Amino acid sequence: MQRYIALIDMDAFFASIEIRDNPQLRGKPVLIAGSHSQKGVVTTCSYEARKYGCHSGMSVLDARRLCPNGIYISGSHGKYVYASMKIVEICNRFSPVVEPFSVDEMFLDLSGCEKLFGSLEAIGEGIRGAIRDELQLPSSVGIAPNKTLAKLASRLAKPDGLYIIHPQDIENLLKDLPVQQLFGVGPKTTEKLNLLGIFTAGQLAQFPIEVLTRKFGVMGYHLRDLASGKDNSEVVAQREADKPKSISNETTLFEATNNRVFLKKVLLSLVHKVAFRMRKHGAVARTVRLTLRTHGFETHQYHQTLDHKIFFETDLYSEIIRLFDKVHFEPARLRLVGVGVTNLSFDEEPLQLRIFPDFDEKKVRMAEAVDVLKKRFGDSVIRIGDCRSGDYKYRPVDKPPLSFGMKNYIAEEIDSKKKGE
DNA sequence: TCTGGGGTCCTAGGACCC
DNA sequence: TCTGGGGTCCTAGGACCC
Repeated sequence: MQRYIALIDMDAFFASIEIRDNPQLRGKPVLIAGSHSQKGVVTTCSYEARKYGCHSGMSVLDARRLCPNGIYISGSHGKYVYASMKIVEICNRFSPVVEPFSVDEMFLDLSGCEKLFGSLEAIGEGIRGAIRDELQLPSSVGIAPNKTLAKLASRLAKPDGLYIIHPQDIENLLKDLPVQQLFGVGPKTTEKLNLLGIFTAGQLAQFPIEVLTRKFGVMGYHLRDLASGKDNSEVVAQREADKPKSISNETTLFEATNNRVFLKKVLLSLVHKVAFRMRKHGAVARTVRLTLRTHGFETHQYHQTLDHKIFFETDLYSEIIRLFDKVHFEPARLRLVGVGVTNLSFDEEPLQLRIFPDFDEKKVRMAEAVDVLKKRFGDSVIRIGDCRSGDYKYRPVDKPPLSFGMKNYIAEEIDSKKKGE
């Protein structure tokens, strides 16, 4: 049976949502930029904004130069995630195997679904119609024999269209396709291929494989398959796909600095974010990672794999600081710091980790309480307080949200949790 | 025009063990 | 005692994607 895979790709996703919710924006150049500061970048532009040469990834500064009359919006991430979940729900009506590839892209394995819905066209337009009717959002759908071709098809479908690639179309379609349009071929690889005289997928597919492997190693085979339209990778259903391989948070500083005291404070806030997200996933980590980027834009990562698993901010912070203190960057000012964890494993009940030798009942209670507070009052409500002695204590940030003492409040939260509330 | 923040996968070299 | 090869784990960096 011929396998078919669909890629649902939302058109200017974040911008389309903002336009939907504020019709006055329709027909205007709308740009979503996470931060409006000097260092912010554009995450999404409406098609009107693209006419001015704006594109995602561009700095806000440049975008403003090209499109001074554009409407710049910070956007609200929660709204986009909610819409994304609704799209997954719609996709699930058409196929049992749906893989959310990013917030605005979903792969569907359509094998066997064709009979159910009549034709591939019926499925593609069915999904697009449901997204349009129920969410008032435009989307493009690419359908092809595998994931990479589905990706290509969705690009050809844009904007607001459907494109289907059948096996007999593949060769013709790839023949004159510029190599940089292949999924996974970026600027560096394009440059190397061009130097070999390869400019199209057709040329790449015909190129002697010995030369490709000599130049690119194992990637040589991958490149040839890519250019020949071969791809056996499976659509992975949501449940497996949403277990992350790593969790990290990083931040670009307002001003590059080598003030270690300040940098440690920033690292602490990043540690909090990472630890909170780890618990949300029920993840424990064996490897911690510190990322530093210098003023000159050199990025360095420092890893430490531990002989035990960590999931508390206190433990994560000690390891990060241990790495940080080992690094000598005195002459170099830093523009970015980041904290990450990898080597993750997942536990059904992350906070019931009594199997671990260093299990500490008090820490577990503390972590539970902190999560309760964060869910209720937001991420920045509470932080680790004094870290110098190694005896960590939580301390509310700014003033406590309630009139009575934080200690009592935490105790009360734990009690109510125990009662099963 | 000096370049965000979240990820994934791959590679090369070193340490270590058998 | 010296040497070699294979396997595995870890670290650092690179390329790419949204």
